[in-house]
Amino acid sequence: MAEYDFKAIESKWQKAWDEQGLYRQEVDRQRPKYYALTMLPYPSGDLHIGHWYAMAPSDANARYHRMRGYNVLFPMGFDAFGLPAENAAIKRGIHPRTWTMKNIENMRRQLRSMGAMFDWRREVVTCVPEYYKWNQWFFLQMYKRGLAYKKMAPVDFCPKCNTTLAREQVVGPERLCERCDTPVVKKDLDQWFFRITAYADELLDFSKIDWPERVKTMQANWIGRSEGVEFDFQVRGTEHRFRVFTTRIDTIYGVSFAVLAPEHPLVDEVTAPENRSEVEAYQYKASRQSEIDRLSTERERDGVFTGAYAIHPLTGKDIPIYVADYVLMSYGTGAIMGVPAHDERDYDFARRMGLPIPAVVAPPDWDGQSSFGLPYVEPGVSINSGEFSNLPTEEAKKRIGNAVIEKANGKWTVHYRLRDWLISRQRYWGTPIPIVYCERCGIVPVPEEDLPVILPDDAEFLPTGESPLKFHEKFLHTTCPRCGGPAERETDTMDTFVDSSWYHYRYLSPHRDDVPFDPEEAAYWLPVDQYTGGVEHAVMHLLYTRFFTKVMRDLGLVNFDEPMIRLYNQGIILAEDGARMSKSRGNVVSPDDLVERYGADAVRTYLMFMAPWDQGGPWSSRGIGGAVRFLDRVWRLVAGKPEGAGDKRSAPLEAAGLHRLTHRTIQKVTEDFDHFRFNTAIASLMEFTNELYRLVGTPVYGSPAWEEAVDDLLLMLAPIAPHITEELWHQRGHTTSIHLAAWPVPDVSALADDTVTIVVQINGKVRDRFEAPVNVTADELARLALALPKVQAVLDGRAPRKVVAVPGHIVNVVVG
RNA sequence: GCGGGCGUGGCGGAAUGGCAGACGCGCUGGACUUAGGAUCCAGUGGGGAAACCCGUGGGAGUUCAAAUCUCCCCGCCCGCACCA
Repeated sequence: MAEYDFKAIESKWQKAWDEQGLYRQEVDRQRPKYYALTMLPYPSGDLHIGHWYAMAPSDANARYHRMRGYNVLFPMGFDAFGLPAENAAIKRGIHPRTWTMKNIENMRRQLRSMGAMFDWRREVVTCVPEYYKWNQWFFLQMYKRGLAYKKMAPVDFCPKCNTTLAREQVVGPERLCERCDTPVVKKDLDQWFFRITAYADELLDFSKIDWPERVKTMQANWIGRSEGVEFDFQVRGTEHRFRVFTTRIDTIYGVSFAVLAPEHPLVDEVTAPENRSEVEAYQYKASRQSEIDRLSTERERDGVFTGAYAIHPLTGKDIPIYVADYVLMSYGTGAIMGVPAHDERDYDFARRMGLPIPAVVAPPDWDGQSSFGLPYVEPGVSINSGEFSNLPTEEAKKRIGNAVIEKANGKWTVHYRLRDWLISRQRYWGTPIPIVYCERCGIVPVPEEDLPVILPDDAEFLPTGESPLKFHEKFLHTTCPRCGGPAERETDTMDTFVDSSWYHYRYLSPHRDDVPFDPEEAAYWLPVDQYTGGVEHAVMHLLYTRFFTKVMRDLGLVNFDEPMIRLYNQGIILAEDGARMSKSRGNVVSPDDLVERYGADAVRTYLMFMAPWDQGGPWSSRGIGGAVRFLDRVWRLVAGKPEGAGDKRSAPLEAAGLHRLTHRTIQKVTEDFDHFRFNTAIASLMEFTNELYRLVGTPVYGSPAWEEAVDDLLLMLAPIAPHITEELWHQRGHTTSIHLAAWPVPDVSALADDTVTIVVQINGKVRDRFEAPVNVTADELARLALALPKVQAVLDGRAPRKVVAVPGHIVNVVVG
């Protein structure tokens, strides 16, 4: 018997599969389709073990579905635009294209070494004109429909990346850049946006997708829908009004102050002369605040009085107007009504400023006299609210809301935290935004027939913090497509999240230059059945791609609402020391080395065995030895005659017993594959292998039951370890690929044994067990259990207080 | 603070309310070997000579029976964080 030479086997079969075109994926209307998609990598240069953890189990799932009779599409590509390439260019003088393409070449090689069933003919590289042309085309379609627009706005800017960012790309209360962790700053800039807010309500509807609760919750929180009332406050003694938004209009009788955000335009207008210097000092302090680190979460809620008063719309009372930075100009109307008794923040502020705190909502079971804790923010019953007193909160909202609407120019409105998607990037290595600025015609979109607007190669990369396109005369200066006069091109490029919002459509026909994707292919393959990837994309990529699909639907390109039906988030592989892997820590595990040392099949097997897929965990350089040994045992079991093997503690199985075990294993492994429980699937296959070892040298060895068992073992292992199983499959005389074979189906009639072990408990503790025929009734089981010597000894002549018998499982005798 | 997840041997992890610790790593002893970081056999939660007792973060509860269900507490991880 030859040794298990994984190197020879893996390279042999990778080459053979390639030559046979085994993984070519074509439309076949005779078979049901299954579009399996895993997030495409950024070509950083090296495939990380984390990429393997994302892709190898995805590949096993794709292979499993293929064996189950589905026509599977499982493509791969590269998310190739982005900053690292440009930074490499600035630092080392390599052109971003050269750097990126070289990295892609290396990563393609690394990906091939995994032995995945990617159809490389469908590969997508997002930085080539044949791809980004369609980014530009989508931009133009959106522009036509008012979904892409330009506006001057205070936007987030990362000083290290030298570019603006979308709101989603600013992380945490510290407001750090998602890429580089640098604190972002606000800048007023004229920028391009996609009107994702137009789809806010639809994006909140998750009824058509089977996604993890966590992701849906994160998206829902991000969208942040809240319903309430907007109305005007009149400023006493002036014509000025300011508008506020509240979700608790039922508490309006509890207003004891109003607050304007420091940036609110009315602050200057209403501030009394004697308060001016204090207010301006506060505004200055607040404007610095965003630049100073805002680390202290428990900041005091402070503010200053403007000297002006608003008129309460229902009571007509004077309401002092304050300026305070806990009110944000960027949310709602930038002004609020202060109800300290029923809002935590207003409460803190009122306490600090010495303002009254009148209660206008009481707990539902309030007795009318005793005090209750303030602030009271739960629903309850309105009190001290004039004609609206004694109403439950919901009812009070409706009645008071309508009254305010009438008296104070109000309306019911919905506010969202979701902002429009800022797509302008002041960087070179991205898709040029297809817009020109004409002196006469203003903003003019590039005509579709002129696409793509090519990103020029001969740009100069200088660490100036400005886009090289700004200084590229030939790119910059152009003629207006409308009037033919002199014009300048837009020099901003698109956010790379635009690329990844629709790449899974481009896989269908990556080289078509007349349409973004082939409608015939689309009709068959779409939508994606199973998407897998990291949860870090929950509110960026995964929100953007849903938005894109809804736009594409409205453009008539597709006839469904959601891009991916099911989503699964794999866990994260940590370094051996339990920390995150990073080059600086020097704890990175290199898949190339592992493949060299143990083979791709062993790496795949171990990654799927080490933990539940959604959990991840620390890599173990020892643990992989277990996977290596397992494959080696399978090899010796099938390829040769293993000697003297097997646990001798009990009698080995008869043929019928082996047949039963085979089919029980098939049933268990099939169930596990259906739920991505690769770790327990592999454990079952290990147990099965161990049992087969025990049968070596017995009459069952070589019998039909044995041959069936070995074939089924290989079939079930094939999606996990595709090379070794293919080799052994052929050694066993099969002439076609194991990956074209059908997944074994459990023979239900073979699953049941004649007898079953019944556990006997006394007072809930296991004391004995016995074999009983499977169909014995509960009464009979109880009788059999009571007759056992151990049970008799404990009972010692007494009658049991109770006997619980569960057929097929257990008998519990309760005594004493 | 709010929302979600998780706490099981020395380690990774298994367990439709029904035998806790499957499977693997590691470890101990043995066989075979010139050799073993190969392979095979036996053992391996803790205590105890044994019968048996104790054990799934801690405490209470429901149940004939709880890692699993309920409540309270502790710890860790992730997300959001002045969103009116």
